[in-house]
Amino acid sequence: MSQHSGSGVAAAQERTGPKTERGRRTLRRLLDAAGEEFGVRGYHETAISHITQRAGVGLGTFYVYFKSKEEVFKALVADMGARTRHALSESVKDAPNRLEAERLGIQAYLEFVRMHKSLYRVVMEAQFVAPDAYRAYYRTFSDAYRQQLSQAAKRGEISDGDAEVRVWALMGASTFLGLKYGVWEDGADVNAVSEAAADLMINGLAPRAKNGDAS
Amino acid sequence: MSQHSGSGVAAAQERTGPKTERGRRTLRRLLDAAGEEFGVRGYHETAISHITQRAGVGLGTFYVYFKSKEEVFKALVADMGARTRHALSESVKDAPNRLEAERLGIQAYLEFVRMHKSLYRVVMEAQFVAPDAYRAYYRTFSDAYRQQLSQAAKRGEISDGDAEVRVWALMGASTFLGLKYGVWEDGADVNAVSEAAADLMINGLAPRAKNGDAS
DNA sequence: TTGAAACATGAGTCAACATTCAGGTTCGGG
DNA sequence: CCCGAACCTGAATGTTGACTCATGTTTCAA
Repeated sequence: MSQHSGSGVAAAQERTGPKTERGRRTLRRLLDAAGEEFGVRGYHETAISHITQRAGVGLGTFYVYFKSKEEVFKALVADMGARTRHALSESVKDAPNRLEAERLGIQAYLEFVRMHKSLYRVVMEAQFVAPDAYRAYYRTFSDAYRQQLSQAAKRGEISDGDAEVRVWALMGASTFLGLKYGVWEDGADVNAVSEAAADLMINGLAPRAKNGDAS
Repeated sequence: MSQHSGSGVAAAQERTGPKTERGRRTLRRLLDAAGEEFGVRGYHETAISHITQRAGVGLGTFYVYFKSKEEVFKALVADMGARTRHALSESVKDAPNRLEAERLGIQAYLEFVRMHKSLYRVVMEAQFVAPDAYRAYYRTFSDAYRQQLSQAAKRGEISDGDAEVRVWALMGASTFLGLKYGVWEDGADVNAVSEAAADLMINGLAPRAKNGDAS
């Protein structure tokens, strides 16, 4: 893969990134500004001039760093993907088993979304603005996830089942919960939501075997 | 709800729909053409002239039936919502219990998506083009769904749990599966996918109790 | 100190629509 | 046959905004 200077963003400029410190600072400002603007106004409502104004640079400067409007957008999607994967693998890294990992993962995901609302929107809009970037985002994600599930099944930590289908169902569930409770209702109790969600993912809807048992 | 003439689409024209047969035919042509165009090129890439050309009418005619580009789009989203709800309630109407209803529902949903790829895309893009219509779509949907789950829980057909969270998780799962296997991989075996998905939703990831278990 | 590479700038170009409008055409009841 | 309502039309208007470019300014190594 490409080197990711600073925070993992692939720069533009044909081949090489900025050479000087000033250049790197300007690139970062543009990227941050673009993320903000795209995040709140959406791709089509965002003008390059909005981005450069927010970044505090001249309009022409944008094209010193990016070939086109679409290019920044793609860079942002890729960046978000890397960050999300990083946050999740961190949160899950010392889970004792897969079921616990699921529980931790969904919770970390909701928190992450809430902390990055605008970039989250960018990813979702990519489906229409940059379909390739969107599919790449989920492909990368699902490849790793599927791997995890398959191995867990082999270890007997989860039941057998089509890992691919499960991965997409689980990603979909998380995505919608992120939208509803992370973006739309950002006052909701993330803990309670992720508990309920994890319970569904782990135990399903089926009634528990009746027993005198309980916690 | 509002009267839905013909196929459930809310017409434009300030207050009343077309008065003559010719008018109704033209409206329907425009609606169909718009659905097609928006579905394959997306909202922003679709020009009104594309729609009118596909419909075989003059450019100005569009504005006889719709106040704006956004208005057709919203009409389409609403129409798709009504159709989806109808298809699902049909498919589920004589399920013996909720778990079976879930199984049938997910399958019917995948089939429906595959039969209406373009309108499906319209709904998803509504998130950015007409957020209100999008939220309305899912609110209507989730209200009914939540109701179903709550009652089923009361009847003991499913376990207890936060119905709202479950509904959003389940809608998310279905949506993503629809995207992956209904739109992207339209050659996939819908039956196998929906079986695997239903199994996950019903039984979760947890390993099944060993046979001859205690209970 | 100096020259050239790197970086910055914003007025101007240009194509792409959404929407309007003034003037037809068709239809149906009287 | 006649008239008004309903319907149809596409050229013209006006706006918007991505992208270019000719001309600076800054940086830094030699």
